[in-house]
Amino acid sequence: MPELPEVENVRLGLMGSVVGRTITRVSLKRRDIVHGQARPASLLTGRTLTRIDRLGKQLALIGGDEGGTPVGCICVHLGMTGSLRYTSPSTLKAREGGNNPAKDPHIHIRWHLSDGGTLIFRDPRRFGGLWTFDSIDELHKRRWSYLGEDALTITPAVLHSKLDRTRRCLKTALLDQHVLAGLGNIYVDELLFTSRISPLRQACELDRPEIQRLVRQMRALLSRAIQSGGSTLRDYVDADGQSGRFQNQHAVYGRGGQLCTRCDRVLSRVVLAGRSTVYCENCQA
DNA sequence: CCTTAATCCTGGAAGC
DNA sequence: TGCTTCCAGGATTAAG
Repeated sequence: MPELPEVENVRLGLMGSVVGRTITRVSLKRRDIVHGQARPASLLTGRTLTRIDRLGKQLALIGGDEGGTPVGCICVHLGMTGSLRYTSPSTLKAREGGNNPAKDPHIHIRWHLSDGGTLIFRDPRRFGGLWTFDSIDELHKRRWSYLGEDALTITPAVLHSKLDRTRRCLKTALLDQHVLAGLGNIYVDELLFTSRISPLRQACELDRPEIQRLVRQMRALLSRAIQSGGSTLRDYVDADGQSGRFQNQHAVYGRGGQLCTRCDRVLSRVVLAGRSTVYCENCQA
């Protein structure tokens, strides 16, 4: 499930492959994945992709006119199984006649680009979607302003002020994108393990040193995960179709019942906010 | 206002 | 082998 590190890798890939290209034609297969206007122009037909932004787990494809002025914007949320993939003209040509993924029922939209390549949004489980806006300002005003600060750049002071006013347990609060944007089930469990704090702690009772540790570890963890291409559990691939490698470095996620890498005791598994949660009772207090 | 629970959806794994 | 059941989970919405 794409969380911040995976989405950042998709962004980096798109920066190298689709930015600077102009969208010549859009083929929308499933109308209901688009929220807001779904006209060809709203889906950036005729626009040049000038920038790809990210806040938490969400991306923004920003279109510009011939002068480069930003004039349209599509917010993409990958949900659990969504992917954005660029295919080069040479790869498209090589596929001709062979087993073509053009019939893939999970590809919901395909953008045709000026270089002859394509960008597709594929999402089998359809928890993801597209939100169209007239401008990046509109996206910020109507959607991104409701999110907390990005997990890579949030400061201890801001995180403290957010955690301070909720009585929920720490894990549940950290999963809330209104508190901070970018963490999902994998990285919250990994973060709490490296920070040596229990997921069951009440969010508002964390002290200043603990918050500082949390933020320091969060930046380090997310940076390492980005460097490793993110985590692939089943579906995740980046814009070039490559899987991540960080799943091999998970210390707790998906390891309930196995031994703690730090103290060799059995890792506990509980369910919090309906999410499977793995932690070490000995190492995390 | 705060918190929790139900809902959406498909495919892979486990059980019989 | 083939069927059923369960599970994974982010964000939105409704309900408590």
